[in-house]
Amino acid sequence: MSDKRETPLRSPSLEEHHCTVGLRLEKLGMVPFFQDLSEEKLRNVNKKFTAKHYARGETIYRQGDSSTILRVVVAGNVKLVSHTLQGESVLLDMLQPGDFFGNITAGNKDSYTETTETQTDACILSIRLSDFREIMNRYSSVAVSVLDITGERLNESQQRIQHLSTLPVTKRIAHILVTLGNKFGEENQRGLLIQLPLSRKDLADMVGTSTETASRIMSRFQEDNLITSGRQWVAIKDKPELLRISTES
Amino acid sequence: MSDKRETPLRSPSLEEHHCTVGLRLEKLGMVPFFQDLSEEKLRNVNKKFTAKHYARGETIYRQGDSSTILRVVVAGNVKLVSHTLQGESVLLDMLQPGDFFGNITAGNKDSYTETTETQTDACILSIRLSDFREIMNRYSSVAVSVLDITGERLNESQQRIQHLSTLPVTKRIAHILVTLGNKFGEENQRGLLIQLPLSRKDLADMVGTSTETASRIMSRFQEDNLITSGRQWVAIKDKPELLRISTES
DNA sequence: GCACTAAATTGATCCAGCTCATTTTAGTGC
DNA sequence: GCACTAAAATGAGCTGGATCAATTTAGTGC
Repeated sequence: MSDKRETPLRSPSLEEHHCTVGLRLEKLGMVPFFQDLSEEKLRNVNKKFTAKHYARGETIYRQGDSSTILRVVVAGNVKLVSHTLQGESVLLDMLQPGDFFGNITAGNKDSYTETTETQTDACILSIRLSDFREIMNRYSSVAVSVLDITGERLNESQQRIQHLSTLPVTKRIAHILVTLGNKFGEENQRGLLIQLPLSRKDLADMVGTSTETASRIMSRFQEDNLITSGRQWVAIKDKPELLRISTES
Repeated sequence: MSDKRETPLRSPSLEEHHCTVGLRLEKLGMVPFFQDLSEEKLRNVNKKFTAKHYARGETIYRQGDSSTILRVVVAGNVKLVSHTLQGESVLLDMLQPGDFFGNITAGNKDSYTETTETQTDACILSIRLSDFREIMNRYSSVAVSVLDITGERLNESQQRIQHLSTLPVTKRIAHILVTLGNKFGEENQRGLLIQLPLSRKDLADMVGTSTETASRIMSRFQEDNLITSGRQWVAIKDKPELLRISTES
């Protein structure tokens, strides 16, 4: 198994047997909304979860499926995509270990509003939504934490609405690159490498443009020495300048 | 005080002295997240709130102001607007009695991300954010309710992102009209009247287009007998058709 | 009923970004 | 090193909607 890989991205492979109970308790403690629970309570909560391994590119659930399960990423990356009737796709979010997804909201909505797909091999924990809601009702610290995360996501969404409504594509792309750099970036000889398979199409679906336009803009950024990139990977060479571009008037 | 008003909208005027403690307890019970509290607990919670009357068009707080207060609409309508550096505005939400606004999220963000302005005369309750968070920590039912509302808002935002990314302006406007009709509509001889001062600019800021384009599209809808409208008001005459327009492929 | 004003409408022009079509290239497996 | 493939880049033409400018009108106060 000599490594002839050219991508600067870390191998996405993850041994299936590593996605297991042992890992679970440890990781659950890391999940922000369980941080305030005692060891004992945590062990109790842990019993409700099951772990499952997914290969890269697998679909975890589809838009419209009945939403009775809440999930947490333990390892790998997951992307949330919403599909329109016309077959276009909008990339809603890109998740990291520690992030939850599914529908926390009980009530009316009983089906998922997005499709989720693994972007790398991944290990995912599942819990029945009803069980999770019971936990939130029992431990208000959990409910408040989940609320804080949800509120944060709402703020991000609103910022994105603002960008879609008012900024030209170049600035939107510059901005998303900076954001991804902050969230997934790893310093490296090539610059700040975004540790995540990231195609031009992904980028386009994140900022609401066409693949071609995203590609043209990325070419320009490359010419201007702001980034380096290859197939499905991007490294940022000049974050301050990208930030400036995204915010200049 | 003979009524020479021509608008079909109900008078927005609200007597200042009606915005008071008496009203408060009654209304607080109506706020969804306090519904599960007992009469006694509710009375306790009520003490933390203060009421204030605002005239139409007043600014309650501005984007950037320190966000230590959480507010609830008791009467009237409030709009949340986010302003860009270039002076464009994005209308994030239009609130009704029972809706809360401000930052529930504690943590990092300590300033408001939007400006809020009354769209009619309004009566607003305020509570210190720290007090409210204490309530959520004490009563998990409150935290869970607030979470459900926030999750619902997140879903709406994501749908809006999808629309901005994939739909042409005509469909976006048709959709927002239906949504506003459902939320603020009142059946009436003119059709389903949206009970809310609503200008072409408001509409444009909601769907991310220019006032002129919004006006042109509204003219077309009027020609096609889908709506009737005047200054700052809109009545829907054919909701099914608007819905069809917004979803057709 | 009349005058006033901000909202709404309408026209004309222009361009950012989309679409469609083709070529090039990075990365992998052999 | 070579062949293969899906991703990326690039070109050309077109259009939805923005912008700028001017006119009309709904609603109010008197």
